[in-house]
Amino acid sequence: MYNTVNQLKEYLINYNIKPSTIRLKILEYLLNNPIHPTADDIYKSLLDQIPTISKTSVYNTMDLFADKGVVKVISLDGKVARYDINTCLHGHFKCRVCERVFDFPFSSKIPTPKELNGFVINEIDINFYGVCQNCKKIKEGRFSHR
Amino acid sequence: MYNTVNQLKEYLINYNIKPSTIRLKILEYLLNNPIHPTADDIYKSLLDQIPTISKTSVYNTMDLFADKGVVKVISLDGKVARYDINTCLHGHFKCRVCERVFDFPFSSKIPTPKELNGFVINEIDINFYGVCQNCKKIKEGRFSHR
DNA sequence: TTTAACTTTGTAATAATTACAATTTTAATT
DNA sequence: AATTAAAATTGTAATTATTACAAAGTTAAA
Repeated sequence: MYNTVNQLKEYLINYNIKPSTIRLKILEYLLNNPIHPTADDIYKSLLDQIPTISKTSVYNTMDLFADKGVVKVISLDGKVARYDINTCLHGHFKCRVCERVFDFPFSSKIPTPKELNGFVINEIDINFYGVCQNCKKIKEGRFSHR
Repeated sequence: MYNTVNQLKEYLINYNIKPSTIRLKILEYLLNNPIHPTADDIYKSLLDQIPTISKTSVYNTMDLFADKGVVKVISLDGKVARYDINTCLHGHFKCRVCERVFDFPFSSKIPTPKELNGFVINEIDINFYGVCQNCKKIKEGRFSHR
């Protein structure tokens, strides 16, 4: 847990971002809630602590964070943008039942397909969709007593 | 090229879809323009031939096509939905300069990460982002004379 | 303590998509 | 061919995420 303000400040400074109240609060939220939140999730969660916060500020901050590399923007199913504080290469699994997003690692030595020879690859997104273990169990349970 | 109406009709019937004028025209467009078009692309392209076509009809048709498996819905960069008539497993590369989308194959024997043991995987999206060969060349040319 | 730069906010605009009712078309049945 | 029910198509309005932008507030340096 990153609880001290100084730790959070340093985190931002390392990314060349001036620490402001909102930025620190959003960063704290992201670090303590690595659930790939949407802008709306972040906005709603901070409303208690910062009653004057606006959604535009959340978007501004997230754009800045994305530009500076603090977060990676992910989009699953083409829906709302989600923000991932874990910017290392990893895959995402989205459960189509509970809508939760899970991380999983994958070998970073993906061979470049020869079809992309001469292309510059800046970013790789690997997204799986299906039913998570938990929802699968619940579903099975629902019908097992027939 | 799938030009005969009968070929197109059969194509839809194989997917359990009643062939209507719009559906045939959209299918024809998709088959002859495998450029991962958006709903708007489709709409604009058919306006000449079917001046009464509505965007809602395009969305309806594409939803039906997606449900029945005629197309796969892809979304790159979390932007507009695009429709891919090639439903076999393959990856997408989106050029951040010209915005074009390229296909590439990848080994279908992706090992399931152990983190997803017990999960049901229904769908896999592999998306790369960067600069395509063509745009790279253009960019290099622009500065090479300095 | 003034000033300039930056941050935050609020409102309005945009764009993709969906909801839904009304109309049109199609196909089956008399 | 006329009737009718089902299906397809259309148009309009609503919704939602996001962006644009100007106004207000804050911060930090001079």
